[in-house]
Amino acid sequence: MDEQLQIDMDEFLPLRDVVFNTLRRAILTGQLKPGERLMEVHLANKLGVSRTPIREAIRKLELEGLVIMIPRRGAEVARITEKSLKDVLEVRRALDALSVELACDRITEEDMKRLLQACQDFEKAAKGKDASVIAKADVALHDIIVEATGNQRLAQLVNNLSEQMYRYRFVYIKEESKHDMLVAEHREIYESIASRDKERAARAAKLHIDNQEKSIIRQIRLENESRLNKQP
Amino acid sequence: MDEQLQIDMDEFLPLRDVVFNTLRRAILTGQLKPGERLMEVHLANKLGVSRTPIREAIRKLELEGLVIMIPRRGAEVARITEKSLKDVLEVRRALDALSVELACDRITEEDMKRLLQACQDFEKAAKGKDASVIAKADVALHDIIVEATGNQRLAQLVNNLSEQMYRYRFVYIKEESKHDMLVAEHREIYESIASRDKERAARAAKLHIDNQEKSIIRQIRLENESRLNKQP
DNA sequence: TTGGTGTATAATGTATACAAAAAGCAACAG
DNA sequence: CTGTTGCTTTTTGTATACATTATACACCAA
Repeated sequence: MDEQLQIDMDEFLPLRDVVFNTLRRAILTGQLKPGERLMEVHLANKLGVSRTPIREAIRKLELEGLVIMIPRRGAEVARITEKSLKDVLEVRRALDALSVELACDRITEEDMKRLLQACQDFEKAAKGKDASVIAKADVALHDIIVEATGNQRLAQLVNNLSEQMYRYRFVYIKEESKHDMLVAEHREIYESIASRDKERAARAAKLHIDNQEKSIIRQIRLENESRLNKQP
Repeated sequence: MDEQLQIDMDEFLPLRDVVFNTLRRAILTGQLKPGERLMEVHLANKLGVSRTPIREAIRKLELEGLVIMIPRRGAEVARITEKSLKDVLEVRRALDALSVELACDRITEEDMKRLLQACQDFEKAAKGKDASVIAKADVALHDIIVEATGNQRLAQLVNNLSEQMYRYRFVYIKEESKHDMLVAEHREIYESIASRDKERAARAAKLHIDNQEKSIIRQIRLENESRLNKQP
């Protein structure tokens, strides 16, 4: 944890929630690395609060699976294995398919227009080089779809699962050779929702995940290899 | 909260986890009713611990969606609406289908035997009248399937979603006229996994959920009506 | 009677104090 | 030189104290 954890005082929330969001973002962006210990007094000093809000935030991170508790030793950032990521993606594949299927049934004309706009925004972003702009456009597009399902629980779960892979988002976004493919995949999803073709939409959503999975798994293997080479 | 919350000291866990399990069970069994406030000092006295473990347990229940937090007012047991239950079931439908599909691919011969046994146990239980025995047999059967997927994340999510409906489990189990149908549905699921027929298994799992949904929604409407009649 | 205001009370939000256990380290014995 | 024992330090687990805010109830005025 070299960089400073910066607390976001903008929001007017109980400290535990501020701490929760802060730690969560730090973990998801890789600022707090897998295996790193979360020591309460240390974090408390760093964030300028007492141990109580820190502990309550850790309890929530624990249930989310972002940290694991070792009894009488404290919390550490959950290690991501290839298996755990495959598990997450397997579930996401099903839920993303469900999302587009439901969207076919329930999306409003208004949201359909927003989806088209988001698609075009993504194409524009993909032509540029700024990965974070592309990532934002990607999130915006997918958000419209899950919200169009009208199922809040589904939206919450999909968002949560997506965030588990936040650290690897840039992996497939940075492969510029794949940009055309991403654009095409999004367009296919849009087209199939527009034509209310559930089966085609589900196929497209699954393919989209499968391709991301390939990029991410490749990246993880690379990281593991270099890690193994460093400490044999 | 008329009955006594009884703490389970069997397990050797941090108090927060003991409290978490205790409160969780109380909510899921309906001992703590929707809308009921969870007051920290009260619970602390009741369970003979301080407020700290109570608060940490509530943070986890909050993330699970079993309680909702009202700022500066505290926690209350989440109210279940027809919409929220439909949302949960919609997701479960997809995840249960995924579970049986994965089970088709991955279940071992050993687990297949256990599944057959669980099926037979359920049939035996269904002949009796003890709802809690039937419920246990039902859970055991489904547990074997989700564990056979080898996907821990999926297992965790399915369990969590199932528990959201724990309070209504007895609704469809108590309808004795439906017992034969439940047995037949389980058998169909077993058969399709045995023949590794993913499509058929998915259909069977979805039908199983759909039928439960009907019973539960009917029950909720009944409860709502009687509630509305009482306080007009 | 009704509406509003003020105070008292009770609950949460946060901080801190204390206890117990684990980890690291040093010293000593073999 | 190595292994073990015991002490010290650090960290978690739990309890409690203090601050702040919301709620309820009573009282007063219109």
